[in-house]
Amino acid sequence: MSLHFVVEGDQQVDLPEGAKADQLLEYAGKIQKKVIGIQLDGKIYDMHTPLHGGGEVNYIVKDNSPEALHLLRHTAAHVMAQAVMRIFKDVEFAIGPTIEDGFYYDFDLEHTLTPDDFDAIEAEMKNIIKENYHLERMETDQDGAEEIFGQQRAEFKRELLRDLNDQVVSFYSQDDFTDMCRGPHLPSTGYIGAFKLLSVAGAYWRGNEVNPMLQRIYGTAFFDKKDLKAYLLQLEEAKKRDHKKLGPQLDLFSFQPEGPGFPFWHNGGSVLFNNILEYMREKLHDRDYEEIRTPIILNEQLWHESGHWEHYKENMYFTDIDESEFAVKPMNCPGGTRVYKNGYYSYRDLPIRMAEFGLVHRHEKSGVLSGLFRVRSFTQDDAHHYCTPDQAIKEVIDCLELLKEVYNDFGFTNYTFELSTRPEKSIGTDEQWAHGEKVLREALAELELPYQLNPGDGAFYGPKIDVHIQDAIKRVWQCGTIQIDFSMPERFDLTYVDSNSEKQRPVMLHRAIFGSLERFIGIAIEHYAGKFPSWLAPTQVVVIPISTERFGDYAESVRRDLKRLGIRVKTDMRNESLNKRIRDHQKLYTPYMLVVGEQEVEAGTVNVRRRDGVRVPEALPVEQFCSELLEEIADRSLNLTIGTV
RNA sequence: GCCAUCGUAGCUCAGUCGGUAGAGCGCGUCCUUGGUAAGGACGAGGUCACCGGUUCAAUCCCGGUCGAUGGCUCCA
Repeated sequence: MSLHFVVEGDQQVDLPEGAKADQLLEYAGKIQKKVIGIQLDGKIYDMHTPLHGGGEVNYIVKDNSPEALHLLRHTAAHVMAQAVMRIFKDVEFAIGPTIEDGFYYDFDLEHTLTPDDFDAIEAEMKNIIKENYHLERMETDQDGAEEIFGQQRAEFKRELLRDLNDQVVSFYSQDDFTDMCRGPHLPSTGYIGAFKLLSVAGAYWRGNEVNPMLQRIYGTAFFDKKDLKAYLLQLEEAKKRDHKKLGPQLDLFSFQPEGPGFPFWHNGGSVLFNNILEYMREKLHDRDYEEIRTPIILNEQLWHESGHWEHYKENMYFTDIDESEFAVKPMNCPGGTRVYKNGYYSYRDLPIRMAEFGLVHRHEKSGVLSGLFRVRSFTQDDAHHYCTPDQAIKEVIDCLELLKEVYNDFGFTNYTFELSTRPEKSIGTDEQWAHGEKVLREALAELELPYQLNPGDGAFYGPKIDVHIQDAIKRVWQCGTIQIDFSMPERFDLTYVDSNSEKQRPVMLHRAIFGSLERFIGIAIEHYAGKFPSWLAPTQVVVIPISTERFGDYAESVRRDLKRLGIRVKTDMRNESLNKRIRDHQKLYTPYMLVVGEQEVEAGTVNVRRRDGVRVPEALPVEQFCSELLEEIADRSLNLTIGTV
């Protein structure tokens, strides 16, 4: 039997069964030397793997395609493992896959690895690359694999082997290093052009905390040195945007030892927080929401009723009041339903959209805390829609539209939707779930929003849509969520009366757009790299007199004028040179600096310098500057507009 | 919670192979009043995270606690 291939769309090639991709090399023409593997009907094969079916063939060449980098980094992981083996003899290997931007390998090793070991490991890796070992692939079965393991310590590999059942087991070797591995790999180690080890970390075997902890080394690799350099530079850039750094630097917030995971908002951060709240309240007003506020501490009984005590106790804080037990709320919904239950509703009253900026507390394990991204107390921009089953689609559509609008207003123009359906462990009837999933699906279809399906990933109480936004440096964050809840209306016996005066269950929709205000602000800090649009900037304007002695009074009067109009403005009267004061405010990313000297005092103008270095050529009358800035702020413009032609 | 690393002035970091510490920035005072990214001089600031152990002597060595960072697990 022979295999038939269509190479790069035109060449027809026949090869015997079990042929390898390297036999297709001669048809590659001038890229032949760059070929490191093939895609056969979209699946990646290296040069070492016997092929058992024909199909469409495309060459994978040494470039930065995901397929090429996958081959490269997988082999880089093996090279690293071999280097570790050469240096520390008593090592046992677990797994070493590629990841988004690189690779890792997990080891069980007596010696505790630290970054200080990297030099030695990298040096050994360089040797292995230079020695340019060919990779050999060997296929066998369970017994054959056992034979290869022989007397080696290979408990992890043996465990993986058992899960392979009767499939073919493959091993890859280079020099004296052999690893049970599915592949694919580079033709030889010499193809690795540039690599770097990045960090060490503990990692549970198979990601399960009951399993032993292994030592993991993360690294990355490229074909070309300059690509590695660019990547490392990008890491540096991301570091500069780190909100954990920028936050204290720009005096936005801090964490104190007395409150691990509980953010302290300084004035600057409060300005961000309050502006975002104000913005959101406008949106809520436009869309006919009501706003409620419910207590932070409520009787524990409520949490038994809601099911949180049963499912979420580990993450809750408890306290006593007058010998009764109370809990600090980890979610707003149970409290919110009290407000609903306090009324009596007819179908004519629905839908009811109840928003709440609720401060919730959740006990998070100490090791997971991370700046504003993961905290123990945060404010959800929560809302609950109570509606009839027929109204549900419209409500979901409305939420989706609002989500899009809000993200766009902040400059997050790339977002993706995920639809999660019924998990195995769940409550509610089949009809409820079918209806719920249909509602979400149809709402997405109505707005022509593409989405990814996550079967079985819904909450136990209902299906949901999750929304991910992409920031300025292409990182993705989960923020928004729209969930249908079959649990609460039942548990709390929520009702409305229909046109026949009969009691009915409302559909309850649960939605958040920012998710957590704290986290969203963290994301925004990194997205803007601290350079907030003027409507958000803690200080919008700073007035700098050229000479504090001669023009300080004028600067102060300009400040008062702006302040009266609601502009967040400061003067810099420090006894420092003009250059020095400009530099300092530049570093604080203050949107506008107004430099005033003799000419400005005489003409009643201000000389405008923007933080992006643009200098408005003509000094502007104070009133003109104010009206232009107020317009920019009112528009919530993402860009600085004054001085832009 | 687990693994690893770290904790020295408000900030960024040196340093001490055990004899109680230093720089730059910032801050204060003075000189300088400067036209668009660091003018100059002087000065004040630290129980070297906290608790315990070893030692004649601990910021340094050892143990513990707390906090931070990078991961794992979990999650907004």
